[in-house]
Amino acid sequence: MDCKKDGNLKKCNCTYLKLKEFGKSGIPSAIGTLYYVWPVKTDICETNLDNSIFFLSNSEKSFDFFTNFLANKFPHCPIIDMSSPEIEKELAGYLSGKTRGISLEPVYLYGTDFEKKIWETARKIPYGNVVSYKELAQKAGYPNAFRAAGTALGNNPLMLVVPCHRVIRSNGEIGYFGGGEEVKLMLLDLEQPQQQE
DNA sequence: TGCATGGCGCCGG
DNA sequence: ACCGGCGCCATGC
Repeated sequence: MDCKKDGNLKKCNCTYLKLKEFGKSGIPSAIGTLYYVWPVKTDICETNLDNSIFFLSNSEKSFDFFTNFLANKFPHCPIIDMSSPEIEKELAGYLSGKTRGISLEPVYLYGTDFEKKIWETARKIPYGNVVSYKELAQKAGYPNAFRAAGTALGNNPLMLVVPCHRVIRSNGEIGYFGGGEEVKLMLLDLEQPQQQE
């Protein structure tokens, strides 16, 4: 439980979270089934986990990887099938274009300091805007680590919540996207409803 | 420890 | 506009 005592948990920042139960679920959407994991129950802890989310992806493969990670690192925490109306409402609002963004608080259960810095910096990109991988790295304080920044985005456990789809290449090319290039284009288009010729 | 691997960027041809 | 090549840097094995 105490991350600092276990070398295998060095990538875990959960020391202050007293988790009791994870909820996992998946809902169909325009960009494929969206799988998510969230905190169902926690002990009294220093952090308010209301409106929090641990994982979100349209990739079943990465979902399996994440739940396996949880089962290994949090053996005392049952992972139950339970949906979150709050989370699904946020996702529906965003994907329908009714809300400009998603009001869910990311909780990173793994990730290096560099990755978290990149993810948090990406999260500040306003709805409808795009930046290059280079600009993202600069904003995060690593002006020359634009390539590593791309790799870090590839490890983003919270699609949409951490809007890595708003990061494109300096030359204007769309760049890679773990959730699928067509999905990246779809999301960028969703955020530009007012554009017309 | 060292080396290969990436969601990249930039310069030449 | 389209490459190949090289540099860049955090990670993983």
